Amino acid sequence: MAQKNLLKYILLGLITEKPKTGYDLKKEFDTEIGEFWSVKHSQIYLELKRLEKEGEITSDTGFFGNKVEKTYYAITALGKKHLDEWKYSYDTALAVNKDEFVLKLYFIKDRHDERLPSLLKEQLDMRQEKLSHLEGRRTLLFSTPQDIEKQYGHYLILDHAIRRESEYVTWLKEAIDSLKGNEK
Amino acid sequence: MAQKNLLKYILLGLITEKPKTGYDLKKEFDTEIGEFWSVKHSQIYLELKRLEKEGEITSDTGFFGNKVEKTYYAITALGKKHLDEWKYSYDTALAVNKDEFVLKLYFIKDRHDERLPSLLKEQLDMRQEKLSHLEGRRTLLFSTPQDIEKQYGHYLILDHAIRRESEYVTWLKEAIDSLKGNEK
DNA sequence: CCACGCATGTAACAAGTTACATGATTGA
DNA sequence: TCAATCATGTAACTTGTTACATGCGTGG
Repeated sequence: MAQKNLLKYILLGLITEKPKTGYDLKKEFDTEIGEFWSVKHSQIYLELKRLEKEGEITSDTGFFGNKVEKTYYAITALGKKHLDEWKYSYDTALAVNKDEFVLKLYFIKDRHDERLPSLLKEQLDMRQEKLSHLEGRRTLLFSTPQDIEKQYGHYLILDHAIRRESEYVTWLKEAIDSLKGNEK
Repeated sequence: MAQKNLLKYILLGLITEKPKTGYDLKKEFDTEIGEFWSVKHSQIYLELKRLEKEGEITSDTGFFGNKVEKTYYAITALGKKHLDEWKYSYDTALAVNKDEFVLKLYFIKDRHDERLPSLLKEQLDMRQEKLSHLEGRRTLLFSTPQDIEKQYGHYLILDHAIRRESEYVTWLKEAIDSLKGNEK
């Protein structure tokens, strides 16, 4: 996805709350946001330098009570403006949901392929594990209506991730069932 | 997604059935396969040249009864071997489902944001349209059990795409409903 | 003292997009 | 005749991955 540079807006969005280091930002991709975007730390540090050069963020390097030098990045007025423009922009087209597993299935034309059940089963295990993990997070983070109220966007995307994985699990289970007794 | 080069396997998979031109391959991304991978024609032609150089495919250029010169690509034994290895390989990790719309929501912290309903509504319209289109294709392509039997992998991924979009639609509808009467 | 996590970066490369470019055919 | 579709490609660029690199702090 060249050109659109969503990482820019994600980083701006994440430091809006409070200034953060590259490492802080990297860690954010380990939880909810990681369900909908991924990036390597090398790319984050590169992008932060660029954003600073372009005046979207400012940096503050020093030893903040610690022994280790850190660089905190904060959003500027320009950065806020661009973030807002993105947040409220309308998409005209739906992006593609790339999925390697589904593509593999597409090329297994034969319903009676003996390796098909184990491929489905392995994917099911991974998806179920992920689903459990996400449900655990919802319980942890959103146990009261006030929690939901305070972080509504966050709640919505976690809820969406859970539904998405539930759908995946249901689909796989039905596919596995539909093969039972059909093993040629 | 550098390095993994899924396009290679998709192209190999698509020409396994019969030899195809770059243009034929490009068109395949307009239907089901486009739900799970996208690519520009420039990339396809580049990849085809590379695959030929690496002995995965062979090419045949000429005027096949037409006035226009075309190049047909066919898979080699080596290509078949690599395609098979990929088809039956197990994934160890789940790839990230990148989704710009969901990320936007994440950064709209305020449930009472007046621009939130229209953003949700616009997305809902697009997703509903897509869902209708996919359901139309299922009706068209898989009206009988024999159709499903003949192209089982194809059926599975179309079914999955439909369920995925249904989930998206349900999620958006519920989110919109949950905002009703809450407009601060 | 050693492994692991914290913290930051560079370099080489691969993958994918955008724009440019050309020319033929087909149907309205 | 004019637009759309067929058909193929190159060049410049951006995004993202992989690998390499360094050094400190903390807990077992």
